Amino acid sequence: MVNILSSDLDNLFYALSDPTRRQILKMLNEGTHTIGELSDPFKMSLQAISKHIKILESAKLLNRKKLGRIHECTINPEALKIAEECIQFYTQFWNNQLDVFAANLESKNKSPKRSK
Amino acid sequence: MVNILSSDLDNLFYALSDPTRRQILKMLNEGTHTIGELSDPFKMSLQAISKHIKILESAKLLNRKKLGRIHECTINPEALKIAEECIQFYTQFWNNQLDVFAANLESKNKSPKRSK
DNA sequence: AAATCACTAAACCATATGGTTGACTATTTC
DNA sequence: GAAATAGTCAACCATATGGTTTAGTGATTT
Repeated sequence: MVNILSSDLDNLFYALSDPTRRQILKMLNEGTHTIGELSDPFKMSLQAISKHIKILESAKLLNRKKLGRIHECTINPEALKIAEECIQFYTQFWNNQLDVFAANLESKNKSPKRSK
Repeated sequence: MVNILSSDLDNLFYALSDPTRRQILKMLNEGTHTIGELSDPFKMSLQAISKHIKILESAKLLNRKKLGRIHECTINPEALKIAEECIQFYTQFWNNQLDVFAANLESKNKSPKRSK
């Protein structure tokens, strides 16, 4: 992990914690969409989706390009990569623990320490 | 991704969206800790940390083992793996898009289509 | 048995969230 | 230029969140 603000991670994971927002990301994976297109599959109002999109945008998971009156939305894989790396930081550490554990077991079996 | 409930992902990402909870996970990476130990570095009350730990527990990021009056907490890397896979699902799709794009470019250069 | 320790439970509070509706702005179409 | 379209903004509401404090439970120590 490079130099990522904790508050960036807050926003990132928070944005990912809502099923509507994850669904929007899924749609964006299949290509660019407008706000209207993104709101179509949902029962809730376009205004509600607009809010979700703003949250994704502020988490930098989504980019918006205004073309006249329509807004073209695309996914930003960079932000996803940051979230992934953050998680890997934890699992990697844990894997190291496993290695240390295994190494300890091995060395104990080979030459058990007696004191200190 | 196997068969993960959307609500599980909600809880997972939500649990990861708080800096206190991520800090707790960091501590657990260095080994088992009790609730008291985990609460020590923070300015907030032990009760507040207890709540955070419950959230991590319900997200299955943390396991608790009661030994007498103390609770030993450990990290559960399985849950982290699920979150990681979920994110990879999005980036992977996006990478495929890149591949398709590159392939299109290539085929266009080699033998430009005229119609259909 | 009394006191202490490690922790949970519950009540409370301010603020944030996820949704609604109605009004507004700017672009496009007729 | 009037109407329709694509979207935002703002006010509002019920509920969730993150913290506090006080009280309670069960294990350990003295």
